[in-house]
Amino acid sequence: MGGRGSMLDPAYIRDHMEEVRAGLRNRGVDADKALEEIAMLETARRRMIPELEGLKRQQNASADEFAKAKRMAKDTTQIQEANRQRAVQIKQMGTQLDSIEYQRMSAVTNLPNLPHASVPVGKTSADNVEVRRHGTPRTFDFAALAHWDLGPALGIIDFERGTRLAGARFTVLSGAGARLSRALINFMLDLHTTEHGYREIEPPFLANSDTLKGTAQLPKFEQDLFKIAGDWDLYLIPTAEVPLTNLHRGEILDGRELPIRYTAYTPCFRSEAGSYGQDVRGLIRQHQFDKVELVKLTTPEQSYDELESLTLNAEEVLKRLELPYRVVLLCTGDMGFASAKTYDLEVWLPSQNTYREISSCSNTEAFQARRANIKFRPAAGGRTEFVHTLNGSGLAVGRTLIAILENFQQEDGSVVVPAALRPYLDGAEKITRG
RNA sequence: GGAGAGGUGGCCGAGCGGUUUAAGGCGGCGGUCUUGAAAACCGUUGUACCCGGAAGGGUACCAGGGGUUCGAAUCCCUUCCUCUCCGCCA
Repeated sequence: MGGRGSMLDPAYIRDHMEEVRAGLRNRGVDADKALEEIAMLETARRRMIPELEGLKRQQNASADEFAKAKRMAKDTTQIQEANRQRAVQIKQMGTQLDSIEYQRMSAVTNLPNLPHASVPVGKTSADNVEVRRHGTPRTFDFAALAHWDLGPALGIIDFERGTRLAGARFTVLSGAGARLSRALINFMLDLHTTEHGYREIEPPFLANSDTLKGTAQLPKFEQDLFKIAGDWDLYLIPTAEVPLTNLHRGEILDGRELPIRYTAYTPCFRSEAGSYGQDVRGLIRQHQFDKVELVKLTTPEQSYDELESLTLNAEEVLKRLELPYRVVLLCTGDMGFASAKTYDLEVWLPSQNTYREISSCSNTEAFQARRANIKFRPAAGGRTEFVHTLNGSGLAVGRTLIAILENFQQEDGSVVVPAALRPYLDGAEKITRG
């Protein structure tokens, strides 16, 4: 399992029923019924297609005959009547086939990706596996503040006015807070574009439903998105992964161009439906947040190497900002819908005395590529194949900002700026109230 | 928002009811010629699905969807997109 690249292809499901069933069970999905239905529909489809195409073939031949007969001024009423009847039959059978195709596709669309063989089997985040740590959490010889106290005290985070403007889970950054956020965005983009080989993109911050389907936010997770009101087929993007991965939707890429690496800064918008009561304080969970995203399109052969390097690219941001973090390999039960394998980066937050997610790096293999129809022509020649798509945060800007505030706070309430960031802040070494 | 013109293969561009299996050109690939290259000439050229061990065969695709017809790239309806002019606008 995993790595074979043809996951959740209906034909693959039919031919590898047990493997697919086991993979989904490991994810905590009981898909027995759905898989049987898919296999049945697949069989019905293959029975019907040759029959329908045979009729179409006859119809085409008959139309030629009609033209010839007409030219020779022969009687055509017989041909005409036969064709008329066949046309009705073709139409009926076509409608039937369309319905089967539709059922088959929607059944497949509702199944999550299969986990890669290297993913630990488990149910919750408790079953995730720590892969490595970097840096040592600092010990404070004073009472360290949480960012939701520190930020307002410095006058750089304003929760009340954010609520006034837009409601709960919206926040205003002000003065050095806004500047710090912008500095982080520039720092991250510069690192990824100049040292890691990513091409910078500025995409639309709204996306249509085809785009959201391409990366599998739709049709299953519409409740997580903000939809534009009125007669618009548009949603606010929940992550730049959506536009970046869909840049090549419907294309056949030249295998020699792979891997393609994109990075983008965008705001991200999430309704956070169903998360009430979680992280209600502070900047951790917002309806709008900034993120620098990394996306790669690769061949199936190289995608797992590229996942490792993408994860390292994201880690490099934390290293340079001198923030302690760890890398966690998510278990089967904790992974996102589209992912075959995910590493989370978790940064140390003193206020919570724990590591908190700041990046999530995933290989979706061909799962999104199949939906978005992104293929490539192998450099060695041969048939086109689906690319593998990868994405990761590099990093979530708001969470990085609060990690800096909390980890670099001083007893007098000021915050030391990590050296790597100072060039982006006119050399400032400290953030103080003012 | 008002008025008009368009969307054809990787690109340009013909075709406006039936020998069009979508002309022709460019590009790409292969070959001839050449010391090598260019030019010239010849050949070739997409995607998906179905049948088949293969060779090969079939069906669909001229922006998307629907309709008229024995037969649609071509006619009709509709949606989307692009362009031009006017209005508005960062």
